[in-house]
Amino acid sequence: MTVARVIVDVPSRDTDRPFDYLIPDRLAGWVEVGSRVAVPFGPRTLQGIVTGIAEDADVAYAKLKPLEDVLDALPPLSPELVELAEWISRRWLCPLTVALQAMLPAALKGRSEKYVFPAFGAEWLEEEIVRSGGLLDALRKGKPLKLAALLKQYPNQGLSIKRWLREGKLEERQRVENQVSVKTVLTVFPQPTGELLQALEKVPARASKQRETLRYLAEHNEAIPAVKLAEAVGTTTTAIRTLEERGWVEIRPVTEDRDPYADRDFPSTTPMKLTPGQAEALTPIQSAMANGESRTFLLHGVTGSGKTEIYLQAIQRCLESGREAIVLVPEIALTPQMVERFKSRFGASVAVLHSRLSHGERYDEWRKIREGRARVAVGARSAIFAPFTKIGLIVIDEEHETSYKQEESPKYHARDVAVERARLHGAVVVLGSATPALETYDSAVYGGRDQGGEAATYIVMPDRVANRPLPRVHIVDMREELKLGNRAMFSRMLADAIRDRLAKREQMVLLLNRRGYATFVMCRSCGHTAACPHCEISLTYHRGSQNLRCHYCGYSEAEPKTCPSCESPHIRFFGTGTQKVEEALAATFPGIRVIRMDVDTTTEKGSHERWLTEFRERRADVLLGTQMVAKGLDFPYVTLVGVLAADAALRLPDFRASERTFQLLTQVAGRAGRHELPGEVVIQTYDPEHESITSVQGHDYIGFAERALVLRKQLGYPPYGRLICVTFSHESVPMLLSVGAQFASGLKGRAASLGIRHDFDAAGSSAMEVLGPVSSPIARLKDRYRFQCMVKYRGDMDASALVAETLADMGEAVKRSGVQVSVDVDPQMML
DNA sequence: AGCACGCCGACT
DNA sequence: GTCGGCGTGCTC
Repeated sequence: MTVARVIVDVPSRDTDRPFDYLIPDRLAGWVEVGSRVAVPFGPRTLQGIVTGIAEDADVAYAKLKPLEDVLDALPPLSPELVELAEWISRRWLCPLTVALQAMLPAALKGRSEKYVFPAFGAEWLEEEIVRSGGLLDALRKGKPLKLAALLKQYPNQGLSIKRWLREGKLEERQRVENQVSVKTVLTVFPQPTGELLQALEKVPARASKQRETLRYLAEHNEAIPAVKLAEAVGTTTTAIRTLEERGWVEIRPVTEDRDPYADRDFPSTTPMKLTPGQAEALTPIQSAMANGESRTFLLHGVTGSGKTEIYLQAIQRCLESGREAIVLVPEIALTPQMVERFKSRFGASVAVLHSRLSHGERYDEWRKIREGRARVAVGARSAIFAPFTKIGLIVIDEEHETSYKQEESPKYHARDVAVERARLHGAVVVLGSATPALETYDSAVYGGRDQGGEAATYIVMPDRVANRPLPRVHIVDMREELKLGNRAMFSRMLADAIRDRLAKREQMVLLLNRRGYATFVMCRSCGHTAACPHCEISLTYHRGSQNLRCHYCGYSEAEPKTCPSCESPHIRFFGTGTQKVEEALAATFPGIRVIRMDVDTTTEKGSHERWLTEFRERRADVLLGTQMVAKGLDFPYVTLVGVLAADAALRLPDFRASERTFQLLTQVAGRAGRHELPGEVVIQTYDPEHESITSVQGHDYIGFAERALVLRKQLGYPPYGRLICVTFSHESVPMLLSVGAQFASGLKGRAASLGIRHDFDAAGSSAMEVLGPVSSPIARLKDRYRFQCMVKYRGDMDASALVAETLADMGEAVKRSGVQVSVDVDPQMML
C-alpha cells in the first residue's frame, strides 16, 4: 500500500509531523515529493506538501483517508527544497510547514474556502421565512456559494445558515484555492492564409466586419490576442466568435506572463575588460566552479572596486557550463538600475523576485524559473529558494546586510541557507561586501574558529576601478561646535561644504538614521515624557501629520498642546529626525532642493524608484534620508556625503552596535566620488574617538575588524560563541517570570546532564551559559510584557535541539499559562 | 490553527 | 428549560 506523507499547513507544534494519506488511483502518477495537495484534516480540507512517499503507513490505523487533490501540474517544490526546508526547520526551530511555506510564492499559499449549497433541491427554501429575501434568492439558484462571501453580504442571517447546515438542508463543501490565478488571454489562431482566402468567398456580402477580419488574418497569418485583433480591425470580440463558430479560426486561452519590465528596453552589454585586480579575484571562483567544488568565497572589495562585474562574469561562466545562478541583493538596493545590469547582460533568462511585485507578477517570475525559462534569479532574501534544479553559483551582494536575516518565522539567514543549498547542489557561493560581517571575515581569514562551519576563501580587492581615490573623510567633533556657540545641526565645515556644492551644482547625500521630526517629547515643568501606551517606547513627533507615533506598533496620538500629566504648556520636542533636518536645510540654504527618503516617503509603490530617478536627473541637490540612502546607490555627481549624527546607533544595547555603525558609515562614505569628480565625506559626532568612527577615516576595515574581534573574544560573542534568544511574552509579568525561570533551569539541567560546562571562560571544550530571564530591551510591545533568556554557547553541540527539547518538555505548562514563546537562533537584532 | 465536544450562566 | 460562553483535545 503506497501512502503519501504530508505536512499539513497548520503552523503549530502538535501538527508539526507528517500525516499519511492514501493515493487514490486517479491521482497515481501525479503525487511526488514536493507536490502541493489538498487533504481532509479532521472536519476540514487543508493544503499540504508531500514530503515523502512510503510503502507502509506510519500509523497502524485502518482509517487512512485518501488525498483529495493534487493542486499543481508541476510540483512547486523539489525533493531538494523539501530537504532544505527540513534543515531550516531544525536549525531555526520552526514548524516544517512554516519553512515550506516560505519557499512558495504567495500566489500558491492556498486557503481552503467553504462553499454551501441546498442539499436536496431548493424546494424547502420556499417554506422558510426570512426577513430579507436576498439570501433565499441567492440560494435558490442551487449553485455552491462561498460561505465567507454570504456571511459578509447577509451578516444578520448567519444564524439561519448555521441552522440549515445543522438540519442538513444546506450542505458544505471545501476547496483549496490559490490566491492568484494564472492570467490568460483569449488568443485567435487563424487557419493558413490559403484557407482563409477560400473562406472569404463564402462570407455573406453584408458581413463586412468578418471579411475585414479574415483579410487581416490572411495578411498577418499568426496568433494574435482577440482584443488586439478586434482593435486592429475595428470590431468587437463577439464578431470574432462568429468566425470561430464557422471554423475559420480557433480561439484558445493562452497563459500570459505579467512582465513588470516589459515596457523597458535593456540595451545589451558585453563583458567588460577586467582590471588586473578583478581578473585575479575571478580566477579562483571560476576554477572552483569548473571543478564542481562546493566552496564559499568572501569577495572583500572596497566600495567602487567593481564587484558587480565579477559577479556578472562568474554568472556567465556558470550559465555556459549549463547550470543556473542565484543573485541575492538587499531589498532596498534592488532598484531598476540594478536589475538593468543583469537584464542587459543576460536578457530574458533573468527572473527578478522582490517584494514590490504584485502576487501575480511574482508568481509569473517564479514560474519562469520553475519551468526552466529563466536561468538567473535576481532577488531579495527569499530568492534563495528559487526553484532551480542545478545551481552552479549563488552570489550574495552586500553580504553583511541585516536584511538577509528574516525577522519573522522562519527566522532564517539567507547567507547560511545559501551555503547549505550550495552544498546540496555542489555549487559555489560568493559573498561580496566592502564591510563584511565579522563572522564572515573571521571564517575567511581564520577558518571559522570553533564554529564547526566550513571556512570561506578570502579574496581582497583593495582598490577602486581606474584607481579612483577613496573619498577624504573629515570627522567633526560636535562638542567643539557647541563650545564655539554653534547650536545648529550643521557644523561649520558641513555647512561650508554644502554651500560649496550648491555653487558648483554638484550633489550631496545626507544621512540621519532617525525618521520623524523629534525623537522624544518631554514636559519641561514636570519631566513627563510621551510614551506608547502599548509598548515601552517613547513616541516620535511627526510634523506633517502633527501627531506622535510609535515606530514599533504604529500607535499614534494627536500632538499634545499641554502636558497630559501636569497641564503645563511647556512641552518641548527633543532629538532630531529627518523631517526636522529637511526644515533646517530649507531655512539655512535658501532655494536648496531636497529629496527626503525614509519609511514615511517611500511606502507608496514605486515611490522609492521615483525619488532616485529624480535625484539622478539632478532635479534635486540633496538626497536626505535614513539608512536607505547609504546602500548601493551610484550617482556620478555626488561629491559630498554628510553624516549628521554618526553616534546615533552606537548606544543601542546590542553587541553589534559598533560594527553596524562602522558598516553604515563606510557604505555611505562610498557614495561619494565614484566617478570622475572626487568625493568628500563629513561625519559629525559627539564621540570622535570611537573606534568605529575613526576607522572610517582611514578606510581601515581590517584594523577595525581585528580590534573588534578581540572584544568579541573577551565577551564570548559571535564568532567566538553563538547565541539563541528565547523571548517570552504575556500580558502579565508574574507568569512570565515563572515560565522563563522554568525554561532556564530546564535547559541548564539538560546541558549539565550531557557534560556541557557552564563556565564559558575556560577555552576548549563545549560550554553553554543561560542568561536571564531578564526584561527584554523593549520591555512591553503591543500590550504584552516581554522577558528573554539569552543562550550563549560554544563548541560542537546542537544547542537548537537542546532548546527545542527543553520547550517540548515544558509544553503543557506553557500552553496552559498562555505565555507566547519565540525563539531566535543567531539573532541579528538584540531586541 | 480551527473546529467539535463538553460542561456552566442569562434569556425566550 | 435552551443558547452560547470558551476550556480541552484531536486532526492520517
